[in-house]
Amino acid sequence: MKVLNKNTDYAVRALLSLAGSQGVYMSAKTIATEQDIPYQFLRRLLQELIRHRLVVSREGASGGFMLKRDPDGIGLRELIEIFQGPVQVSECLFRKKLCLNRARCVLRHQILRIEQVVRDEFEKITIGSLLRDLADAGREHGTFPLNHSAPAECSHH
Amino acid sequence: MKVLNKNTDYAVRALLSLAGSQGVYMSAKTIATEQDIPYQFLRRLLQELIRHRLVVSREGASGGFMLKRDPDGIGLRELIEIFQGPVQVSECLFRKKLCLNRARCVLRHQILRIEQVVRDEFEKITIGSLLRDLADAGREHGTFPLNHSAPAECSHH
DNA sequence: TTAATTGATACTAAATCAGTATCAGTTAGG
DNA sequence: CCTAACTGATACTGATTTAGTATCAATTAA
Ligand code: FES
Ligand code: FES
Repeated sequence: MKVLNKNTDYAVRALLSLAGSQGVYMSAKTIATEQDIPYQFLRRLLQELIRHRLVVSREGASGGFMLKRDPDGIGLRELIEIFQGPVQVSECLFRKKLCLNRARCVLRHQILRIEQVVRDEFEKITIGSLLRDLADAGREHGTFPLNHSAPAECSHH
Repeated sequence: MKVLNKNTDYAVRALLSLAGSQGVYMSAKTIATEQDIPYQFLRRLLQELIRHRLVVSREGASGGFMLKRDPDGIGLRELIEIFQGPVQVSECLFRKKLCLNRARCVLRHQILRIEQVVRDEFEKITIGSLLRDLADAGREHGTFPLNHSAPAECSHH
């Protein structure tokens, strides 16, 4: 069960780049290089973020993208909902044969409760909090946050 | 973001049928009819459940399947892990360019923490608890649990 | 004028999901 | 001992989703 797909994954990283250099327009190319995201893929994501008013853009030469909202107000939940649809445990676990009354269904209540817990947890992780964590980690290691020459690849979990 | 796929969905319902008639062997055909699950699909799921020692089977005429473990010990988490792989938020949200030190990675800690919360929540929902909920709902409405002639379809969320 | 950039789509390959089909082996019951 | 009702195992199919690519038009700074 993988929770985050590439869309959300890349969107988070792109937003971290944008949040890391607020006030200036950053081109898709720069972000793609910085975060190692496929360029055309990223461009589609950025359009989606514009549609949802998280970022603004400027066209033409030396144009680019800029974060519009407060990084602390952008939670992982919102991003998941934009790129993967609403957090939903199951369409309906117990249809016809089992479910006796939708309105009073105990099972449905359990499912809805767990959906709420999951949503709340994702809500807590914001672009702002991630950025601060990165900065802390960077200070600890004597490097700048979003440093381009970072050590060894991480492949794990 | 849909959390449960058809495998898990059907497996839960099949296990509810088995838990509802413990001590006797129940054929795949009976379960399929009772829970409205595609027959051949269900047979594959049951084989998987046997491999994981949740149920046992008897071959031949009047053979079938029987629950082997305590329904209260079978959590949604275990079923998700059997049919959808380990609960995992993201392969790795912040590779090379961003992640400075895997072992001390703050971001990784956040991700691991949320994974734990999700796992715990699913752990709490067991076949036993669901069965009791169904029984309660049934009593409230004056029908038996797992009653075959249940009212209207439920399609929602 | 032109090179760099965004806006908007259309396209593709691979993986996953949901479901079907087939055949061999086992067993209860007549 | 036959046979119908089962499980065991596996191969196949079509639809959808995922991840990534390609293209072309419009905009703008230099
Ligand atoms: S599970 Fe959907 S109404 Fe009961
Ligand atoms: S996110 Fe994987 S090591 Fe930092």
